[in-house]
Amino acid sequence: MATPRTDPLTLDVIALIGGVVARYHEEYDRAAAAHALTGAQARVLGLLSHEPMPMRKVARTLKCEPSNITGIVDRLELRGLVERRPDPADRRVKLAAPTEDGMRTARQLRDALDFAREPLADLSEAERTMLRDLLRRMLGDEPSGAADAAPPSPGAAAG
Amino acid sequence: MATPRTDPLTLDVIALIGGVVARYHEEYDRAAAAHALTGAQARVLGLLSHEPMPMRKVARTLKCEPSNITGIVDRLELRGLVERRPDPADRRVKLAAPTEDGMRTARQLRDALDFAREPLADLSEAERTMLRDLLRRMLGDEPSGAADAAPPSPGAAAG
DNA sequence: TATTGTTATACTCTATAACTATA
DNA sequence: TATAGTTATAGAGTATAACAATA
Repeated sequence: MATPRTDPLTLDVIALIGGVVARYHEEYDRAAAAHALTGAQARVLGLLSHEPMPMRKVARTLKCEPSNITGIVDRLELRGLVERRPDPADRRVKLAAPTEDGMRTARQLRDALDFAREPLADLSEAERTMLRDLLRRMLGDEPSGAADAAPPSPGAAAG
Repeated sequence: MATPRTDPLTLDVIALIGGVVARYHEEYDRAAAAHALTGAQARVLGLLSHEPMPMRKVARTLKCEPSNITGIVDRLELRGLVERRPDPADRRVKLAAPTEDGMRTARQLRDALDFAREPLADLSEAERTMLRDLLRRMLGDEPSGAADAAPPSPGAAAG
């Protein structure tokens, strides 16, 4: 909390992580823009491409209010990338699912999105293993699967 | 470009980097919200706390249109965190500079912001050095200083 | 003529609150 | 009564285009 005086090495690493975050967003936004999608839209589409899910769950996963998802899915639906299906088990629920076109777009997004692939190619397998283990420890051994949920919502904290 | 089939280890690392990006934003937004600032406002304030600069340069650094900066600085100015000063050398230019209160806030933000400090504390010095060097190579030995510029603008790519 | 900052406009994202249809 | 999704509303960020002041 109070800044216990951090050593230069740690500050270096922190600055580098800032660089990684910046690079991640550049690539992500570039990929989304190439399909005329906003970041939020690309995020939702990518999430649904793994597995169709109720609107509510999309909101929970992306850590935003359910009302936002309505609009984002509306726009994706207008583009023909996503559709709303009834849930046979609960008539209140609408399952958001990518169309074929949406799946194709999601795949292209994902390909363009693993921005780290090329830089990582410069590292040996031993180095990549080290990097993986160090990152794991840094994140506290969180379970994987954060790949899509990654770029959360910055524009938040309004009002 | 075309997805040359990436090995599982690299995919692991990519997923972990996604986790890092997510964590970075969580911390950043939490810190900003604690001061009732949006991400964009915190970003501009942090940038100016290093060095006052023309509105134009803020936009260039944050990679957004100059017209956006007008509004963000407006809101920061209303809060008394930033002020606009004339540039003696060029009367067209307005230098955005943090007030004392703004500097104090920026400092608190920065302290709360190096989110990686605590997780990194679990790593030995040798491990931190390795991590630093690996990240440097990943980023292509970019110059440092990306700490503040880091979380760029996701909400972009609109209209 | 070019540049700086601003204004006007329109779109997206965000949260909050109220509404509906189900459960 | 509680839950899922929607609608309405308002604030913030973003880009584009046009403008005044200055270079």
